[in-house]
Amino acid sequence: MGEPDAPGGHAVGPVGTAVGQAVGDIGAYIRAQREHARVSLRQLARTAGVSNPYLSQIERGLRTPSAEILGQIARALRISAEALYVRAGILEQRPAGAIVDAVLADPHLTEQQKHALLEVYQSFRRDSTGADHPE
Amino acid sequence: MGEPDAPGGHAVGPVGTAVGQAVGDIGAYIRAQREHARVSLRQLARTAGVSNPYLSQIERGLRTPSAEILGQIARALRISAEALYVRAGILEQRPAGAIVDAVLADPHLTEQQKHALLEVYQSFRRDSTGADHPE
DNA sequence: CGGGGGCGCTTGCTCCGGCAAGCGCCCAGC
DNA sequence: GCTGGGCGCTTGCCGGAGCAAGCGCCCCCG
Repeated sequence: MGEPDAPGGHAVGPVGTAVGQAVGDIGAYIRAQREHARVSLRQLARTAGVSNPYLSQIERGLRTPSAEILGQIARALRISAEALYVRAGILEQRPAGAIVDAVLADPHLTEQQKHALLEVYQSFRRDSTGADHPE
Repeated sequence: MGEPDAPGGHAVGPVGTAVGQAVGDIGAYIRAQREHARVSLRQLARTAGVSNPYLSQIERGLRTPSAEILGQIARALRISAEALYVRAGILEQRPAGAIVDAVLADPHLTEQQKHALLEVYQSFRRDSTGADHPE
């Protein structure tokens, strides 16, 4: 796999000891979250529905878990799957927009409709810069 | 691991029998998007960086592509990766009012702008048949 | 007419994600 | 002491994701 863009790279996690942003660190990040939650490896493996040796290998960076596994781990850890996906490099980090996020992820809209909606939204934001900040 | 149906809980799908053949569904969706973009299978495979036989199998539901492959396909099709992930069941569908909530909560928009945005959104949803794509 | 280049699909292979079994370690209770 | 049950880790295997090679088809151009 190549370079994950590693955009800007703010510290996404609530855990202060969060390490760098390399993909291999997804394991370290998971381990940090697990320890922060005071849960044993076997216990997390059980609630996440993965085998304990596999989770061990994931945490030490010996295996690259699939998105499905990441989702199960995220749920067991009570953290958002998006956060893990971003760390795994399969989702771009977009700090800018709750609205943008929601629109893009909505399966009810066609791609053209999404773009149209965001176009309108952006134009609103563009000329209403003083809306909340009176000069 | 069974149903990606998970924590959202409800049967969210606008697509008839939503749960179940997530694989075939996403394949059909990709093929629909590709044909809508008037691109040949080999051509999309080339720009997406996957082999053409593999893309063929994905579209016919014979293979389950990884998130990384899905991301490459999304990029090549110029659609959002989130949409594909949601369809693939690795990202949860947002609750129905996610867009509405996000718009209403945005401090950068005036009330009129919010109303206008939601108007457009509702009109899109009104006549959209979901993933349909005439033409 | 031949042949070169597009299309989509089938086949067979490699490689690795993911698991079951089992290791050594430590601590509580009989 | 020894057993039972927790911990994290190593090993060996299996299924499937993903690709290279090659098939038959159609169209275009010399």
